[in-house]
Amino acid sequence: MLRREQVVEAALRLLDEVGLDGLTMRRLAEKLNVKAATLYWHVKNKQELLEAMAEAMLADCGASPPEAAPGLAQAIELAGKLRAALLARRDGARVFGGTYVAQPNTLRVSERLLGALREAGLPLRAVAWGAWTITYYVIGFTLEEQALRTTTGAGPQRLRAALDPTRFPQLAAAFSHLIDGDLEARFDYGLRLITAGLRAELPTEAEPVRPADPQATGRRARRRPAR
Amino acid sequence: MLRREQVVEAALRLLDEVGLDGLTMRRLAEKLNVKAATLYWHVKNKQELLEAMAEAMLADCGASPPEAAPGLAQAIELAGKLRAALLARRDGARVFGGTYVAQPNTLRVSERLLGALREAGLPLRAVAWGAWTITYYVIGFTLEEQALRTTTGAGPQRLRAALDPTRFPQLAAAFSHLIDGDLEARFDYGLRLITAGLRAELPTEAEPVRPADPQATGRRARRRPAR
DNA sequence: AGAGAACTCTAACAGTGTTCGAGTTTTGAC
DNA sequence: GTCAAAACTCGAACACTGTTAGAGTTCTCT
Repeated sequence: MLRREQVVEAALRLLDEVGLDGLTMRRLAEKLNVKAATLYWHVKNKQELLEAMAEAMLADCGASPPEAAPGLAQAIELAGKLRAALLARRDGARVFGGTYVAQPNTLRVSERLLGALREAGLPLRAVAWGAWTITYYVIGFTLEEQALRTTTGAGPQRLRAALDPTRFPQLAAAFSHLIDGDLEARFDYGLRLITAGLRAELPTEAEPVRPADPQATGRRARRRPAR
Repeated sequence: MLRREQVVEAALRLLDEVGLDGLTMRRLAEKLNVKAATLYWHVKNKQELLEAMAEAMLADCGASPPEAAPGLAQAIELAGKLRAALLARRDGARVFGGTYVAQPNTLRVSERLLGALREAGLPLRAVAWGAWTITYYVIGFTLEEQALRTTTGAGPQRLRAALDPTRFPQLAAAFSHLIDGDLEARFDYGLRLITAGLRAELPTEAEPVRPADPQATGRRARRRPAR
């Protein structure tokens, strides 16, 4: 007897083995000692399976609240966790980017990110739009990172080959920095650009906007504090 | 007689009609009054075709240099042009994001972006990494934007449906801002967060780094105004 | 024991990207 | 103008893909 949960787990394991392009219903069925048609009892179709996989990938991501930290450090930590979760599985970013998920794990990550930005004291629009910006950046970055990772060297090599310094002087000049290794550092750099931009959105002390209430995450009444 | 160029053009037109998932070699062949096998004379395989399409989409994007503009305005303009080029074709972002292109049009866009950042006076590492950040953001944003566009309302509706305010208070509170309309404005907002962060990377007057070479596109010295 | 739900299977459908080898057309040198 | 080589097109097939209908089995509960 098979449970939907097992199907999703097996699909994630298979994903690691064969990648998104190799992930077929028949192969997945084989892994479960079952025929392909059986899967359609547990899952509406492949798209739904992919969404379930995307959702499952974020299980640990927003599980525990970020450590208490001042300002935007929490948001940075969350973005790092999201990237890590996508990187943890082969083609994880492609799976995630190809689906639109509105399920608990995914929502909780957004919830936590919004909470972090709000706690940092940002006005509500900056919270919402800033969260979008961070999310898009993480997805775009991780997408490219995994594309590079699977075809090792293909990116830089093809780039270098195509690089005529007279036609593309800027590319040639920046080349060493463009490819210089540590993806971790590059990710962080971009993230910090965004958060630096967000810091400028903080209300000044002169004209204070009511800050997010400090306790817990959400809660109430941010009208002026009793006075 | 068929030319490779015509194949790519027809593929782009077909993409607009049927979307990326509907783009099949047989359908494309039909449009060209030809059988599918013929296409493989002009194109190695479908992946190569997609790369050629991605490259063609950027034809007008970096064609003319950005208007002379102070500081980071050029970079912002370029990012907008890139987004526009991807939005111009159905599923454009998915096509572009799914390929790794190192061909003239694509390289020229990067070249122009790097040039803009350098002209703004940024040190070389900030030029390179900043360009990556902007690129990833544009791709991630446009990807999501087109996903929303094709399944109208599906995103916000599903989100709203899943929104239990007691479990996801931050999402509920920010909801109206999260979905509020103008994607143009949201795009710009994120872009400006990044460029604001980049401005902080400008060398201070105290310890100046040699500015980008002035000739060519360059123009100069945005350090204090002559004084 | 028996009814109904839960689950699995076989077989097939319509469609996919891609290749092979044989045909046709065009081109350029003599 | 001839004729070989190159450029191009095609029919037929291969090995897959996601998905469904319907029949068959196994389990659960009264």
